[in-house]
Amino acid sequence: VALPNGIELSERNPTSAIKAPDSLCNLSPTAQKSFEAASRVVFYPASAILFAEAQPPRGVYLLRAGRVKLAMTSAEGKSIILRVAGPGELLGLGAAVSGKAHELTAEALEPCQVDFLQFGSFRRLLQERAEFSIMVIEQLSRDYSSACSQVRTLGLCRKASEKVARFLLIWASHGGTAATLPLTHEEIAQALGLTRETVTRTLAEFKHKKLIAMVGPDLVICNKPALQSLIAA
Amino acid sequence: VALPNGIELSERNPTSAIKAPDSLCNLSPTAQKSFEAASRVVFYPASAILFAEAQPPRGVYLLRAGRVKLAMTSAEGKSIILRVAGPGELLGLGAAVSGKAHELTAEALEPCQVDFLQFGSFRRLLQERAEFSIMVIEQLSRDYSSACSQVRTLGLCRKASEKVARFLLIWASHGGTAATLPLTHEEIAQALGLTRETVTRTLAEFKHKKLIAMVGPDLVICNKPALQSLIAA
DNA sequence: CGCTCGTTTGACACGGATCAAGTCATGTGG
DNA sequence: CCACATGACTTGATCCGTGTCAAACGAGCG
Repeated sequence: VALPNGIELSERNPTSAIKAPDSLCNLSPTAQKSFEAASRVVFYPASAILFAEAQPPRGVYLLRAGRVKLAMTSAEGKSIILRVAGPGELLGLGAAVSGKAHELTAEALEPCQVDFLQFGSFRRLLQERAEFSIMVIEQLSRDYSSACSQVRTLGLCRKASEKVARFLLIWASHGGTAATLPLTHEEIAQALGLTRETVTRTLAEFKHKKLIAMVGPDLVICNKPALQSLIAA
Repeated sequence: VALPNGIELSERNPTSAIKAPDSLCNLSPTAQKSFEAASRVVFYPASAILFAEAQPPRGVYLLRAGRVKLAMTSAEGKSIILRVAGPGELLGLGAAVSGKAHELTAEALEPCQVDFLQFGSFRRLLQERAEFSIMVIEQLSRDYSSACSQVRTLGLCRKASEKVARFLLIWASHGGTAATLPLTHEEIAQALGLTRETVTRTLAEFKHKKLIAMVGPDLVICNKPALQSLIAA
């Protein structure tokens, strides 16, 4: 198993519990081939660091299985989560394109399978295969879009209830009205620029108002219109 | 003069007070040619809207002269400034790539000269000229980077003084230690998610502590290390 | 001159951060 | 099997920072 990062890394059987790669990069078969020829398969255990803030770029990471948390940390140790990436996403593009240090840290939330593409190979693919650069453009566009969404949450939602409501609605839009939250209150707080206690309090308030409910480990949205009206205020 | 937007638009002599285009897009001469062949020159007066939030994309805008404010607005009318773009930048990429509505509004801060490239021509150039897609990738990367910077300011700087200090340092890094602020307190407040009054108070506090000073219309940074230490806290 | 716009300053209330307990579930070692 | 540790969640009390409202100042300009 390759070690692009020097981080702890479990040798792991590809036939393990990790679900099959989604093969999301919609490239032509020939382009897929040249990508796979240039990349290496890497496995990361949960909470491993794919790349870290302020680190120079080593390459890009095509996530095949597992979910990865993208966050940035301040000097005082406080951190803010930008988003969590899923299978099919290309990670570390910003640094690989600009050549500057990573602006954020990528941490595996679960065991992950990754196709790692070294910096040099990345630049070469970018030059040679126009198809590949289109794929990069689309991923960068998604990254930019989600960063804008974060700015909107952080800058435009003044009260904590607005932020939490917006977070729930965005999360639900990815997976129906009910979604099992794989994030702790602590992590939600980090995504919203709040404290753990405030998240707990706000969720309790929503439960009391029958806007949401807990069904076992899952959180279900009972009154989506009411949540939406909270954001508009 | 073309009207890509239906917005008010002053007929204006190219030899007017607008300074010459920086011609920043570092493309090969042949690629420049094909870009210019496909685009149209447009002039916007100050405070004109190039494109607006929630509008479907009409194309992309290569800024040749002038500065443009990129902001998003909430339902209650509050708005937050993402950044202000200068000559050489390609605007409206996010929407043009994804095909979805614009996530932000672009407003001319000064009279602007723009090369407007229609949506169809943009997609065609993207397919045909690999060089052009590299240019798009680099611009998207810059956009993403500045959005990340905003997230850091909004999410990681808790106190108003940290946000203002960070804003001043970022602004200064673009243009030396002294910079004539072309933004009102109101606009700074919008960029930082604060109120106009808080910005005034914080700047007054900085002046009192001799961290900054006003020299005519310009703001100069007297004690950069002290400002930096404010951010780390 | 009187208008407008940006800035400045003060008083006050409110929201969320912070600190501090205490609950509940899970897991670990004796 | 029980005692204990751990991690996430819950809840309450208090405090500080900003938002909000209000009033006034200064500069530019018709």
